[in-house]
Amino acid sequence: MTNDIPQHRYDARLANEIEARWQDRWDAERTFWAPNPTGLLSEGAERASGRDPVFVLDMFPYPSGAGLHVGHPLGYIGTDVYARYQRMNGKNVLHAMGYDAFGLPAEQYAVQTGQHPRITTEANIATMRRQLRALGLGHDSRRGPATTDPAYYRWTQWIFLQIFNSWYDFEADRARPIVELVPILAADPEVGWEDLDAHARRELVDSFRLAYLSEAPVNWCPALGTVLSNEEVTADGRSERGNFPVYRRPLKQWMMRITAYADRLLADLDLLDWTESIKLMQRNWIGRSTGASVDFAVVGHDDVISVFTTRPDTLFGATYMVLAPEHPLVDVLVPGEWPGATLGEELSDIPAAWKGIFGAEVGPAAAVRRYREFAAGKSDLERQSEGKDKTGVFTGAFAINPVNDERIPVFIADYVLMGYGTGAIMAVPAHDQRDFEFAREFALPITCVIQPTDVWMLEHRCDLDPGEWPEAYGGDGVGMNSANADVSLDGRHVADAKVAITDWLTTNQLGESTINYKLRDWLFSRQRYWGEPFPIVYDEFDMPRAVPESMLPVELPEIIDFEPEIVEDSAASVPAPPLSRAEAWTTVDLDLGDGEGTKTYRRELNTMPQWAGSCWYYLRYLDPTNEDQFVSPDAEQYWMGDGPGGIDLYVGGVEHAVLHLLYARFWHKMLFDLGHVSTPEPFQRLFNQGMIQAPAFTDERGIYVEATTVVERDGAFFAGDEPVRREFGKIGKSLKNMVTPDDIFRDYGADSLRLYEMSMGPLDASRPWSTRDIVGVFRFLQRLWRNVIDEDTGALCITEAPADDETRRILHHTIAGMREDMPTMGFNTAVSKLITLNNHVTQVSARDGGASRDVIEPMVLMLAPLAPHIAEELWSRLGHAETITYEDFPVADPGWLTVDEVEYPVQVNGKVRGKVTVATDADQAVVEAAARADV
RNA sequence: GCGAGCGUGGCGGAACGGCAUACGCGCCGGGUUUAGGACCCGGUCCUUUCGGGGAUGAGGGUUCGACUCCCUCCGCUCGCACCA
Repeated sequence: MTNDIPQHRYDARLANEIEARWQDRWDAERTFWAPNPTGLLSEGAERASGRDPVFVLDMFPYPSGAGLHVGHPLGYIGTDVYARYQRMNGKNVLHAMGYDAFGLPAEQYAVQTGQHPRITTEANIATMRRQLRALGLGHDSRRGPATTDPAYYRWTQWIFLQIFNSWYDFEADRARPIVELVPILAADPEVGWEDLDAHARRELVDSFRLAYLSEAPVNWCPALGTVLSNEEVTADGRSERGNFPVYRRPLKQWMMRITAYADRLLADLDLLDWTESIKLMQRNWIGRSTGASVDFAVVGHDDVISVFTTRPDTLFGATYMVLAPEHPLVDVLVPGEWPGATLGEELSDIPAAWKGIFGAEVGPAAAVRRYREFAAGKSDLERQSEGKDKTGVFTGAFAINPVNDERIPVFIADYVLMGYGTGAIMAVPAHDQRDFEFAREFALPITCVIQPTDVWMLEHRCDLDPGEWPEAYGGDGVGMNSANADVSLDGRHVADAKVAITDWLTTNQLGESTINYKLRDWLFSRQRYWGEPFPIVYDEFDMPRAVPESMLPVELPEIIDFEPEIVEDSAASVPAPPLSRAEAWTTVDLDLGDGEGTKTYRRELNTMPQWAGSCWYYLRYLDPTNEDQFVSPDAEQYWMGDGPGGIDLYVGGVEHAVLHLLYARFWHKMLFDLGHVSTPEPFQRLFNQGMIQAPAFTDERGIYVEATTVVERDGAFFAGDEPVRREFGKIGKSLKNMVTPDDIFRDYGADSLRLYEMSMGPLDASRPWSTRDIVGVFRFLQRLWRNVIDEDTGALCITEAPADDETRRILHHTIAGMREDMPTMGFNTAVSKLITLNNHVTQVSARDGGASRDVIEPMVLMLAPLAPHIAEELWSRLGHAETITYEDFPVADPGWLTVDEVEYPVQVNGKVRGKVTVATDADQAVVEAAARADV
């Protein structure tokens, strides 16, 4: 059988054999253990001295039961290539992988099977570890905690207690321990500390904590049986997970005071090497805007309506006010009857439309109630289709515009949101498009107070009468109709007028300059089983008390039924945490060490959201086995303590642009304020890898058919004989287009998969998966193998003679190019450069009967970060005993980068008209000749 | 609606303002082979009277020279979306 595949060809079988062998050897030799300077993980520290620390981090995965598909490891391979490259440049590289293992899917699976989530979670982690190991990822296996490990969440709870026991000192602009607050409160005469009893004092102190209980309206999702953070609710009021209705209702829940950090979270983005688009998403989410608060007195009431506006300069043009339907003042303001004839002349007849959309024959209380029901009951679909159509109802109340004492009606309308600003606005229809539309709908007066530009009036074919305008004028201009006895904005430009009116408001105690944020405090509790228990108990006054650090972790109790209480789908339903079923656990006898001795306390039954564990996992990687501290200062400073952000490279999906990345920055800053970490930011350089999409196929009914059954014939696609339509989408079970790494390992080996994923395009771009294309990089590895190893005998087939000059030139250009591409994650072009070099070497080898060791060895070294197994194997067969991992990456010799001869394209009027080849040292002569030439 | 990004062969994609289409897939031809290809060699943007000419979404501009910089438009993707 001489025609069989040669015995020593690099095929899938050989690749698999090589890969398994080297993975075992890396484990046995602890190749990727990164030594800490001191402590439990300091083995090998002397070897690492003189090596700079580099911390490379992936966004750690949720251990799903489905295992990996080929889209998952894209970023992991990228970081591994980068990490291996850094090792070959003399760095001490920390690269590890943990698991974000709390969360809904494990819990739901447990519900279905009756198996404890811990069992399924551990099984899933084992599967993922196997798959990641098979990719040849060089992780330090000691440093991969799961957030569900009690030894891990003990410290999550510890960090929670740090937050609970802190307050924000706005003067110092940082968090401080709560014990430092008491003397400050006691010294403040306005507080009246001496007059407060112990209970009142504790209530006051609790109100300052960075983690606090609040009964504010929260996002309640009955279908999921839990409350959700703002970040987990979509714009149309549904749950991000499952797309179920979400209701705003007041519930007593844990909050984190992230708003205290809004400015720093915003400002410190400037310190980071992140893409502008991600920074922008965070800026938009924080939503800082400057303006003024203005207080409007209400006719016949002591209450004032406080509003936030970015346009205080238009205050004279405020002709009505609007409260959000849920605004607490509404109930107070609504009179028993419509004001009717008691109104001023121009308002003596209330237009029927003001009394609500359900007919005029009801009083204001009923009209308001009906409108509130209408607004609350709007489905997302209705909201979408209504678009910007303005609805609302008159409350029957009037406010006084403080600048001109005009009486203006107060409406409620759902275009004003309770969640932003004060939940109330002054409406300036002439200069705000939404107010303009509402005023038109309800026949409200429109007063122009900023003179539009001539161009604008020309374009809109109108003059200064806003009654004729097609839309509001929102641009710059000078003030008009804006003067009272005290202050005049007439003739002043917008910016100038803002300052003038804000000063006037401040002087008269009617308002002040204000900064407002879209960012809300972070709702931090969930009604779930599979999450971190809070280290909190409640005393006989129902007040929260911290569980002492010495009693951590507060472990999850065993229960049989994990199912969240799925309650009736309505806003009125109440959440019921699953932990309430652990009856023996819900109360506990404790001595909190506060001198009160052992008492019975009631436990907090909510659990933390999944984000909690991911807020600080990178810190635990640094010192995962430390039982005394969440991380030792030595380890923290060694790996993180350089630059404003500690982590040298953080790679993950763009879907975490706000949620995880904002929460983690927030926690890191608190830990920084409290002296537990040494950098103000965690992630110095952020890189978002793209998403791999795969073809999916639908039949005529639009149903997905298993992608593996589809064949291509003449450019069309068929499942059996039935024609199907191709689209590209997220890889997974739902589109029936799953491609697993295991399939690719079997057919090509891990090195080919790595190389393919790195070569298919820029790492930050999304691109379609194409299994067919893998053969390209596979052939490259085969050719490269063949340039070193005789396929028939398995012997080395290189020569010891020096390489020719042209080969050297190409080699050194390749080295220089690789050294540009690797640090910038330009792996696709790095691979193409290696292929180009190898193609040349293949030709030379055929011509000369073997390629020179001079070029083969650097080529294998350059391949090592990308395809480490085959590189190790060839390196070893080339006669090296040690792993290639810590060999030096080749350095280009500048002497070979300059060329002796250069081909000049000769252009005439920008068109290439010919080429000439001249000696490089004639360069100057060419330039001079060109200068002399009369073109 | 607002904001950001992107448009290059049949496909994935290369290209400091200086030879457009590197590298790979696919396809075509040839070799080796009983055969097969995950082997080897060569070819593969359009057009051509074989001298050339034309192509980077469309149109304009800057420049000796534009895929690259500027303007307008078209298309796609992503984010936010009544944020006062």
